[in-house]
Amino acid sequence: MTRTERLLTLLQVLRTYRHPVSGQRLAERLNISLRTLYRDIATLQAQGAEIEGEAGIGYILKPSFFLPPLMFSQIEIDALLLGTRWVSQYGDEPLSKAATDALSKIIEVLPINIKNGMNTFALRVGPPMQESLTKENLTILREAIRGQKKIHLNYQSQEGKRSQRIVWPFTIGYFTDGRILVAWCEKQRDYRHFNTSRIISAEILNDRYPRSRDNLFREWQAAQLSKSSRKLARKN
Amino acid sequence: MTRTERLLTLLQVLRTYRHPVSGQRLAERLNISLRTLYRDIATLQAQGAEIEGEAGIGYILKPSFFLPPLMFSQIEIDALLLGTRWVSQYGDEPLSKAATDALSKIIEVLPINIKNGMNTFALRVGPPMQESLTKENLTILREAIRGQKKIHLNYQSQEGKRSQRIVWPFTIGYFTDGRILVAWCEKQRDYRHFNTSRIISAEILNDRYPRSRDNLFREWQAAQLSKSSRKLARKN
DNA sequence: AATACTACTGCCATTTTTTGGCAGTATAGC
DNA sequence: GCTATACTGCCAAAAAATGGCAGTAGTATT
Repeated sequence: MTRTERLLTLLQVLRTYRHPVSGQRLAERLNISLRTLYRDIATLQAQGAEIEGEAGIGYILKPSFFLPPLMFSQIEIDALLLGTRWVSQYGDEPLSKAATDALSKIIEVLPINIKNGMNTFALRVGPPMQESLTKENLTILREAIRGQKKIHLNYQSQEGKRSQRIVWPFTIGYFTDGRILVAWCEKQRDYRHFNTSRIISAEILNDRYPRSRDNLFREWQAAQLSKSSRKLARKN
Repeated sequence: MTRTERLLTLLQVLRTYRHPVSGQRLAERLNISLRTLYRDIATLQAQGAEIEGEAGIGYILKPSFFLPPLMFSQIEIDALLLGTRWVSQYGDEPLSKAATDALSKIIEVLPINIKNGMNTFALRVGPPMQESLTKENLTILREAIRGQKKIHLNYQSQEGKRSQRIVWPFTIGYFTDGRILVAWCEKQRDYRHFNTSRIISAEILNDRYPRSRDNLFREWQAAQLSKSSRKLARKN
């Protein structure tokens, strides 16, 4: 294994630990000496990896991702850039900022002749959409989804009726003119879509919901599909 | 310079050549022996770089991009993925395919715990938009833009009037419900927007247009800005 | 057909980089 | 104070990378 390859492996290994892990253990898993491991860690940190090491504790990696070298064709780069620009225009604030950051990271390393191929753009039409919540709220939803936590939702329906419920959020849908939170509703015992602009408040509960997010997502998707096929059947 | 660094440099150098370049020259530019250069080329090819070497000719790199290792935070990855999904839904066919390809390249290398954070999606609302042209046509436009070539445009206006003109294309705008080609029109001596669904045919001419694409882009952008500020002024 | 130029490979001695071990310092938690 | 751990400097040993050379083969030019 080349040193370069091993460095990427080290990150992968680090990522599998949720709690601090000692350099000794890491060195054993990689079949290298402790001395070499310390050197490797230093190299990764120099390259921008957010590895935290504390004497007496061990190492822990901040949740971030080290994208290994990848080949993209010109048009694939175009697609990545256009997509990221779209998110920076239409995403909620924290996501939009993240898109801008990612974009500048990529553009920074683009050679000039590829940069010249950047011939697409996504423009916002009309005013930015309004969130009823403070700008942090979609972040709350994202956090809940990531941690598979239940949330207590205070919601106002399209007809203006207010309701309180506990739901299991698992995905957010982005559209040009709005965003929806998709979740399993404990009250209705079914999947429900919530327009994020009508969410009055959301509070993360300590309870993890009992099913996996992926699982819910797939079941919901399947249900959507069968719904639209029933619609088609009625039409014919 | 580490070997790893040098490999990236080699790609950068290769990219600066439009015509085949001999290994000898490359070796000189990198201050390495010819023997080592051959080894480096082999390594890059093994990693997926599309470098073509022919005896008696030299090396030429297919227009593609080698993204060096980059750190992204969780939310930045979310933004990249959501954007790419959006393009795969709303882009024209070749671009959409490129987005899908780029997406799978990225997902392939994502570690499981980051993959789990993929909690966003972009859904198409309504049927895919229609291109009047064959699916290759946006590719033609992209090619022309990339090469800064004039094109002969056969266009039908919103009111149904047909026209023929020579334009200097420099960017394509993507919207949820349509795409526009932005170009300088030789006939009108001004910038014009063309809805791609009403382009009847487009033909790349051999003439390069005399100004740089970036230049046109910036001038057009500035004009757009002053236009919208005039609009605002009239409103007030 | 001859020539020049080039890609590409195998071999091997030399050079450079990487590695592992050891000794030592510093800090956190108990 | 004790233990576990991060982290550094030094150096010899091991491994990887390098450069030179000789040779094969393909392409373009004359």
